[in-house]
Amino acid sequence: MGRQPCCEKVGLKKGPWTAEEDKKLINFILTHGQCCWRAVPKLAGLLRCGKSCRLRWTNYLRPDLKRGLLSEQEEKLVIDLHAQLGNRWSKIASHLPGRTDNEIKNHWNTHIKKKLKKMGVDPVTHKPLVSNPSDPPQSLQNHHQQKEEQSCSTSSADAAKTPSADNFIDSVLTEAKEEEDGTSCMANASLLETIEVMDMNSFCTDEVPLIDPSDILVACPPSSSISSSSSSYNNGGGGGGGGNFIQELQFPDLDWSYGEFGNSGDGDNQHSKPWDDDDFINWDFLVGSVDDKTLMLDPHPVNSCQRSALDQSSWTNELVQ
DNA sequence: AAACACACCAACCGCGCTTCT
DNA sequence: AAGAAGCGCGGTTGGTGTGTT
Repeated sequence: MGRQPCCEKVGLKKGPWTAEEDKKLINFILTHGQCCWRAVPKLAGLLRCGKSCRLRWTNYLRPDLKRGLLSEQEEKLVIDLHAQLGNRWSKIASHLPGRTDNEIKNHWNTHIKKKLKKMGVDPVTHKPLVSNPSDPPQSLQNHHQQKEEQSCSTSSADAAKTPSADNFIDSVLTEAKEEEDGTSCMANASLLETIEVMDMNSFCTDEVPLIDPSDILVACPPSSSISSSSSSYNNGGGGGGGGNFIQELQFPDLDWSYGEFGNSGDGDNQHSKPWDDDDFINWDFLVGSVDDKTLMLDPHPVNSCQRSALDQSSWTNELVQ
C-alpha cells in the first residue's frame, strides 16, 4: 500500500530547532502531556511535523536525559549489548537510563567503532578483525588463551560459556584498560560486576514503575547560558553542565509515567527516578523565558495530565528563582 | 590569521510494525 | 481481511565546532 508522507511538507519548517520552538513544545507537553504526536504541532502552534516534534522531545528535550559522553561503564554495556542485540539501538538504549537510541547510535559510530577496530575487534561481529580468518594475529590468539587461563573470571556463568564474541570483547577491553591505566584484574572484575549490577537494575517497558510526582526534583540552570545561536544552544557545550547552579524544583504532576519517557517511545525506560539533578541543562531558556514572561504555563489544565497537586505560584516562583 | 580536515551530533528520511476502522 | 493512519526504529546527512597545517 502506498504511504503518505508523515505530514504535508508544504509550509513546514525543517532543520535545527530554535529556542522559541522548543519553548512551545515544552510548554505544550508540560501542560497537556504527550498525546497524539501528529496533533502536537498544530496544537502547540509549531510549523513542524509531529514526527519532528517527537524526535526533538525524545532525543533532546525530555527532562530525564543525561547529557555528555557515555561513561566507561555505559560504553562497556553498550558493547556487550550490541554483541547480543546488534544495531537495535532502542533496545540497547533501554538498558541505559537517560540515554537515547540516537545518542548511543552516534556514540557507537563515532567512538566505539573506532575503538574496537583499533583493538582489532570487528565492530559488527565482535570477533577478531583478521585479514585471513584462519590466521588471527598472535596477540588476538593470546587473548583467547589468556582468557581461558584467567583465574579471575567475572562470573561462573562466564566461565561456563564457550569462548564467544562477548568474552572476546571483554578480554580485549580488559587488556586495553590495563594497558591504559595499569588497573588490576581485580579492578576490572569489579568494573564488570558494576556493569552486571547495572544490567540487573535495568528493566524493560513492562516493569516501568509510576512515580509519585512529589518525588520529582528538577535542576534549574542559570539563564545566563542562553545562546542566541540555535546550534550552540542545542549542543550546550557537551552537557557537562549541572554543577553549582542546581536548584531543586518541584515538577508538576503531569501524567507522565516513566513509560512515556521511555526511550524512543517504546516506553522502555527504567529509571528509579525520572530526572537526575543534571537534567534540564538545556532548559535554561525556560527560566529565561519566565523571567521575560514569554513562557506562560497554563494554570488551568484541561485534563488529568496536568499538574494539580502543586501550587501554581510556588512552582512558578521556584522556576523564576 | 586563514584555510582546511576531521569529529561530533541533531535532525531528517524512509521503511516496517501496530492499531484502528 | 484489507486498507489507512500513526508511531517507532535504524540509517544517513548536513551543520557546526575544534584541531591542525
